[in-house]
Amino acid sequence: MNKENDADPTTSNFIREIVKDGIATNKQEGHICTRFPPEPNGFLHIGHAKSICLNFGLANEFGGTCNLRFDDTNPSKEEEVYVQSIIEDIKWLGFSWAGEIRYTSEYFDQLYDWAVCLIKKELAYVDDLNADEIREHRGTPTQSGRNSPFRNRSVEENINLFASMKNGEFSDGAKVLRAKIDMTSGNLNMRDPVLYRILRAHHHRTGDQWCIYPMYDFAHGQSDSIEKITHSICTLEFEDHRPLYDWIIKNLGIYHPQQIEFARLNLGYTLLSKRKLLQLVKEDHVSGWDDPRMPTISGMRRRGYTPESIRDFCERIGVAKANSTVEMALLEHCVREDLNKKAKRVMVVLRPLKLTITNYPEGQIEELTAENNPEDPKSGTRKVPFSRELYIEQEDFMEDPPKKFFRLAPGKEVRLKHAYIIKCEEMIKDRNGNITELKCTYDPDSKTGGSTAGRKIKGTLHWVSAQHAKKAEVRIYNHLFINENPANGQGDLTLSSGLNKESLEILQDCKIEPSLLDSKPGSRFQFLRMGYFCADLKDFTPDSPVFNRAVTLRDTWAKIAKQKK
RNA sequence: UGGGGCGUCGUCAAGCGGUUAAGACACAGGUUUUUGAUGCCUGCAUACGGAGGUUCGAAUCCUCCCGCCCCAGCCA
Repeated sequence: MNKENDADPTTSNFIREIVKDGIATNKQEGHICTRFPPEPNGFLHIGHAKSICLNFGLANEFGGTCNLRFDDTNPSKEEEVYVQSIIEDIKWLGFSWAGEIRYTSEYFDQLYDWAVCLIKKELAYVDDLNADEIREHRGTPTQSGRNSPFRNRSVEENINLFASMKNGEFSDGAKVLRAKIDMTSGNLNMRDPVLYRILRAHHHRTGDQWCIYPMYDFAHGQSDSIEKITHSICTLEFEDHRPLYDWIIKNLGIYHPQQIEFARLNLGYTLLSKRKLLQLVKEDHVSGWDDPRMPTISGMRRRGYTPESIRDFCERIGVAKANSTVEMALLEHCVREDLNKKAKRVMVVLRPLKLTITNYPEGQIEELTAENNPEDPKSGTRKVPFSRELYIEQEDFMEDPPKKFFRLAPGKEVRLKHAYIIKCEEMIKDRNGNITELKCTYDPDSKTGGSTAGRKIKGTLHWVSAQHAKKAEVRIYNHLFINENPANGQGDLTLSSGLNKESLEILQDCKIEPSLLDSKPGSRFQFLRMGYFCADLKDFTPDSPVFNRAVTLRDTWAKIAKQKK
């Protein structure tokens, strides 16, 4: 259709259109207010990031506001630590909310009054049926339900009973408050849904003040209404709840926000369900919610992903109503694209192989100039020590190389990055036939600026001077699950069996440039030719440096080599 | 068999009765390169789940069919 401003990198989505239309028709006096309403029962993951970017992004885009509200109506699952982690993650992603943080629990008094209001309108009643009986009375999708025998209690009796529930006169589960709607509705949510339950659990904010708690359906819409939310954006599974959301708001006669549903994110090779992520943590399949293999915001942060790359990803995946699974490759692309522009290049040998340049003077040390980032001229250069004995990557040498192997092999030449062209003259093996050392010669004129510097050599290797190298631990991360769609396979029982046993490889004897000891935890680098890495936020110290691999570089050679096999 | 949704390239996803059916990722080829990285160039849906219909004209409207997802918590 009409080509929009070419400068606009964002593609249209249906929610943005709804918001635009609303503003164009002055529906909410031109103002937009969204909210991000997590339940504090776990850490945020990349799926939440999609929702965060949507809600905060829309508000920013249209000059509106976005609230942060903790949906804390079920004290049995919620904890303060989760509240803190969620706050940290949203901030880290780069968003800020309007005013104070909201809590649904702050509205408990108002919610109680509204429940009484429904009772007075004969639209709610106290039911003595227990959970099993209520389920039985509910019917099935194809069979309508039956009215509870307690459905026609008087207003006065209901008010008294509800007050008694609140006052702790009944045991947990003994009674509930239900909406009086329609037990024959095709929508199960409209068959007299439970509004309040009795629950004696310590609430992380209200303590033991309450022993009855509102259900999600009796709290969310009103909370939106109180906060004058214009667009209440949630995921598809709440579509069935919208008639109830609207029913409650309408019968209370209060401000009516618009609920809009979109498809939640699915990501290849991982799971995005708080329940299952909690299981991974509890069963020690990972080190915690912030394990770098976890699809959590905190895991990705620790892995070395940037907030910019996550926001970019969320913009690129779009927003729609079709269930879909986004390829991990897209997320990795976003990370690489961002880090390519920002990450300082350094040389680190992950799996060292000793290399001696036999014609290089013993004891001589050169400080070679290395660019910090070819993508960013302003990043400058640094000095890298070069000497007679070096380490190179084991995989950069082959005794019997295949065609098009542009690396080191007997008699072959290669360029050492920022340094000289060398030729492999001899290899030394131990008793078992393992290669332990390479003896090479170098071309003294081939250094940058030298007379033979322009010689075309196919391969360029990274290296570290042996006497200057420091030791580091590097953690190599791979997909947490073997299958691209782990959710496809059954339930909890197979959760652990679907785990990728090679999702973590720890390399203890990596050789790093000395300058890397000054790294700040969380700082990110490109280890030349190896990938993007991040100084671990928890475990990195100058005495025992630890780096995490965020993502590999694209590796055309690995593809070719794989095809040859 | 009830209610609510969804089906456009390998994966996401624009498209809103007239477009050569965007774009991105992935993939393939070429090129630059002291990172087999990056960059740059090229290719990649005669076709929109299927069948009918309306129309001068349909991915867009209508009908029927097929497939997939969600709902029977005193979870959110």
